[in-house]
Amino acid sequence: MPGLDPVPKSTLRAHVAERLRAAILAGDIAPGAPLVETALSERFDVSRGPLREALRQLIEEGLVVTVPYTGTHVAPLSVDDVHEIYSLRTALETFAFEQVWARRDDRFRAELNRRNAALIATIDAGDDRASILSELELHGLVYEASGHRLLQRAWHGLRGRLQLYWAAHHRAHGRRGPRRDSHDSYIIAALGNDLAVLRLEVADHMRRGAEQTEKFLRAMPNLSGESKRGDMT
Amino acid sequence: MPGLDPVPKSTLRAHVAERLRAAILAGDIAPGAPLVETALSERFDVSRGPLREALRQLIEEGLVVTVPYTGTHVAPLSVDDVHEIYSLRTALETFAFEQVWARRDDRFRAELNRRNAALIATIDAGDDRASILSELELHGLVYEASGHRLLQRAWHGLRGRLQLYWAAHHRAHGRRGPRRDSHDSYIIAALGNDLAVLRLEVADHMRRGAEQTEKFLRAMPNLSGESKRGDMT
DNA sequence: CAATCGTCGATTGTCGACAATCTGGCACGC
DNA sequence: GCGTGCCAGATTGTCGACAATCGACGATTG
Repeated sequence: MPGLDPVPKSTLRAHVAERLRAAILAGDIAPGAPLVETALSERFDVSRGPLREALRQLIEEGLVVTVPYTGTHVAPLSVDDVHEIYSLRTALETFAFEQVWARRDDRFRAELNRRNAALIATIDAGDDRASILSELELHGLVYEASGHRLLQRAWHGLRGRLQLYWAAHHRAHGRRGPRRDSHDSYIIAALGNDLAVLRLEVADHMRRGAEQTEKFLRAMPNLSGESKRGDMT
Repeated sequence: MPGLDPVPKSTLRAHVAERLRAAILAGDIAPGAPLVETALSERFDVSRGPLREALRQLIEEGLVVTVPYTGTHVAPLSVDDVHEIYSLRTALETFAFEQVWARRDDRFRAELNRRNAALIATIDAGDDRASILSELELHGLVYEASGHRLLQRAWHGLRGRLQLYWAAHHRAHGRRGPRRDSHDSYIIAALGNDLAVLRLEVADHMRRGAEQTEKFLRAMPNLSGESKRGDMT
């Protein structure tokens, strides 16, 4: 009997964290908006105990910020963050590709093509929301295939923030624009044999992504949604 | 007026997390040992609420593992982990050096020399415990000087595990061995102007560190095995 | 004697109430 | 008018008690 984790063990903390994260990433709660524990506990019909633990988890994921005895807010958007996200992601994803390379796992290529096809399908269908998830799954595969657990942890630490910005971009501008070509070349490089070329492809892919997101962010009126009071960084 | 964090705001959760982390890293609680909430809450004289939140934080830091309704333990040691830690650290620290390079912050070099001197002093003095902290501070400076907050977060996610293994090594073998030379060359490369050389230096430094730690780990009788009593009374 | 099932202790999960702290506004004195 | 101190509301921090779940031990039965 091969090792399997069949049981969907359930804790309120996990459920609340999941739903709250989904709400934030979907934009139902805007970046910078306050998160009041009592209100949330009533909204989710749980006590503040599990709710607070769920908040702690989202804090560690970088989706929520808090100040002791003062308040908790959804993480605000910032132009500097975008640059940091994409630059660090370049380093991580390049490293991930190198790891995959070293393992020479062929199942990786088939699954990569599968997810890339799924991504292109959602893009062609104009389903921007789904294409965001598809793109995250496509890139996530590289980290999964690396077999590097700590690397995957680091990626998870970035993914939330990245999704936060993509979602905001989606809400502000609708479609994020045509990205078929960039992904096609990405795949070609991954399937090729030249690691140096792949490195350049990754860097170029990230550079364009960062430029696009930064441009959109700068065009936004009030970035971090600081309506009333000074910042909380 | 430069930004400063004046008030050392105190919460029980923060205190407990700090002390518990220190206890784990110092080896007062062995890797794999159980962490019972009721016992810890009595030990620290706090209720289980703040204690649980502190545990959540240590879980996110990778120092503690837990399974719902069953139990919580100090993270066990594993040979695979060492390889992952050092390989990911190579990627992160190389990236950090490149960031520092791009900023051309000269204060960095002075402080780098200062901390390197401090490290060598502790090594020469034979104070192994202090040299571990000194080495972490030396490498930590690279991340600080990068001015890259997300990179620092990623580093913090690695640092705990790394310190855990170094501390175990220290307890098992006493001195970790002479490392003056490696750090001298590290500094020389950092102060030089050839980034390519620096990259190789970083990779070499990490390779040797990983080899040393892995060797020591393999020599250990029972890696993550539970010592009979995770005694903490 | 082996396998199965129920029970029990241990541990974590959850809850509601109370205390500590911060923010903002207002009255007061200069 | 301006600064100061204080008060009230809101929000988070903390606590103790109760419920849910798990793992192991032992009784039971074939």
